[in-house]
Amino acid sequence: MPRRASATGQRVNGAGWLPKNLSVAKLQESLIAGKKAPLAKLASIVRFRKGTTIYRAGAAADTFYIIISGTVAAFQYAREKKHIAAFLYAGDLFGAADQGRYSIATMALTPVVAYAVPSSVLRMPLPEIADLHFYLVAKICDQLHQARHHALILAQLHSHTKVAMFLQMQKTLQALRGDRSAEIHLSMTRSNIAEYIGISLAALSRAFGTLKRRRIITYRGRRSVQIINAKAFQKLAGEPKSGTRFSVMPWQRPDLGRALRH
Amino acid sequence: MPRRASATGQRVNGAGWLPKNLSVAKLQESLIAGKKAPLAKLASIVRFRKGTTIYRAGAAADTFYIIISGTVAAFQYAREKKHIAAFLYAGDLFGAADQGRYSIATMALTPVVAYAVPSSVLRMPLPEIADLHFYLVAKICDQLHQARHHALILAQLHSHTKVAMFLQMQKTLQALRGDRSAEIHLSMTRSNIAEYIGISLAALSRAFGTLKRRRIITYRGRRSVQIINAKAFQKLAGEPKSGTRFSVMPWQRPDLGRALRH
DNA sequence: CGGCCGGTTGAGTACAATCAATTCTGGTGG
DNA sequence: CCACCAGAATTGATTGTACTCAACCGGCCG
Repeated sequence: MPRRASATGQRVNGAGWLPKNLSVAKLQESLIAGKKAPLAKLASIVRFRKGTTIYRAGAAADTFYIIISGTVAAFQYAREKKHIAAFLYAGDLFGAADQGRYSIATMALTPVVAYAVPSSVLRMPLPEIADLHFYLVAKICDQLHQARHHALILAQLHSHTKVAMFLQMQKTLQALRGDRSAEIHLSMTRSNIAEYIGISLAALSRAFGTLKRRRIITYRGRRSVQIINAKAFQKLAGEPKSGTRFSVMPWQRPDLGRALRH
Repeated sequence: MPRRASATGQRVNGAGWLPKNLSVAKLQESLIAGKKAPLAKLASIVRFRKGTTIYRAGAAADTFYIIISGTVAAFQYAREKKHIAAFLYAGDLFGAADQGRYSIATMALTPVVAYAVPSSVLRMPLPEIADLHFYLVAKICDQLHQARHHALILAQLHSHTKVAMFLQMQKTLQALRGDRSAEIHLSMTRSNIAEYIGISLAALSRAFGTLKRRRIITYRGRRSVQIINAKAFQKLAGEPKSGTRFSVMPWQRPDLGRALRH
C-alpha cells in the first residue's frame, strides 16, 4: 500500500489531480464550455428531454455523443429486470460502437444537451481527430475504472454499505467535475439508484432511512444528500482509495490539447 | 431488438465474427503464436509461476503485459475482502497505467507466459506502435464490456443464476479463443469464482451442487464443466445476447495489421 | 503416510426480496 | 397561489436465500 496521500483528505479536486497530463481535464473543460466549441465544425448539438431513450442496444451506431450538460443512464435488461450500468455526466462520452451497433441502451435522466458526433469523423485525417481519439480513449478507461468500482459496490453484502459506497462515488465524481460543495447532488431517482446498486427500491429506501436515523447522512428532499458523520461514513464506504480514483490514462502523453482547445 | 443472428446459435467462433475488421483477431492470433513474435524487438517474454503476484495496486507502472498463455486475475480489496475484477486469458492485455501507477493488482492463477512491454514504447514513433495502440484500445473496450457483464452477474439475486451466467460467460470467452470443445474448462479455483461472482465459497459450492443435482450441468473433477440441459441452462443464464458479445471495437478501422502481423 | 489446501456439507441466523398499503412531493392546471 | 394528481418513495409483514461458523472430506505433494 504505497502512498495514497490524495485519498485521505477528499482533496480530489480537478486541479492538482493530474500531475503531468491534465490535458484531458482541459479538453473536457473546453468541451463542456459549449461556447465556440472546438467540435463545432465536426459535431452538431442535440437536446434530449428527460426520460428520452437516446438509443437502444443493437441499433445502428452512426453517432456518438459527448455530454455538455445533464445526466444519462446506460442500461440493459437481464432476466426481465432493468439494470443500470453507468451514470454519465458532463464531459462523458457514450455511443462508441461495437461492430457498428450500440452495445447498450441509454436514456436521459434529466434534460440533456450533448454533442452528436458522426462516427465517421473518427476516420477523417483532421488534426482535431488525434486529440479526440485520445480523449475518447481516456474516457473509455475512465469508464472501465468506474465499471470495476461498480462491481465492487455490487459485490457488497449489505444494502447500507452499497448505498454508502455509491454516495462516496457520486461525491468523488462530483468533486472531479469541479463541484466543491459539501452536498451530494443526485440527479437520478431512488429507483435509478436501486437499479444501479442492484437492490430493491424498498431496500434502498430502508438503507437511506437507516443512514439518516444513525445520523451518518441527512437529506431534505430526495436529490441532495449530506454526510454528517464522516468517520462512520468512511467505516461503511471504505476510504476513497485506488478504486475510487476515476481519472485514468492508459499511457502517458504529456503534450496535448492543441486542436481541441481552440 | 434488431437482428441478433450470431447470438442465437453460439456461433461465436473467431472467424466470421468480426465482419470487416477481423484485424484484432488476427493481431491476437499472431501475438499468442509466440513464434517469431511481432513484439520480439519491443518486448521481452516473462514467466510467472502459479500464485505469483505480478504487481500490486499503486506500484510504479513501467510495464504492461500481453498474455501468451495462462490465466491471470485482476483483483482488489474492499472492506478486507478480496474481490476479483477480471480473469484474463491469452491475448488479453493488462497493466495499463493510471498516472504511472497500476490501479489494480494482478496475480497468476496458472503458470503464465507473457510479453512484458515497457510502457515507454508506446511513446516511440515506430510503425509497429500504431497497431499496438489500436490493439490496446480494442482490448480495453473488451474489458469494459466484460466489466459491465460482470456487473450484470453481480446484480443477480440467486447464487445459481450467478453461477450459470458465469459459466455462460466463460463458455463464450473460450469459444472466442477458438476452443470449440463442449466442455467449459475453468482455470481458476472455486474460491476464485466465488470472489468474482460475489458470493461465499459455501454458497458457490451449493449452487454447483444444485445445478448438478438438477441435471443442468455435470462435472468430473473441479476444472471442467459441461452443460447437459441447454434449455434449462438458458433459462437461468439468459441467452448469450448483446452483453455477452465481448469483442468490441470503439470505432471502425478496416485496414490494419500491417506491422504486427510480421 | 500425513498434513494441508481446497472444497463440501450442516445448523442456525440475519438481511433483503416481495407483496401491498400508505405517504410524500413536485409539477400542473384551475 | 392553491388544490390536486400521479408518480416516487416509505413503511409494514412475511418469506426465502445466502451468510456465518464449524465440522468434515479428499486429493495432491512432500
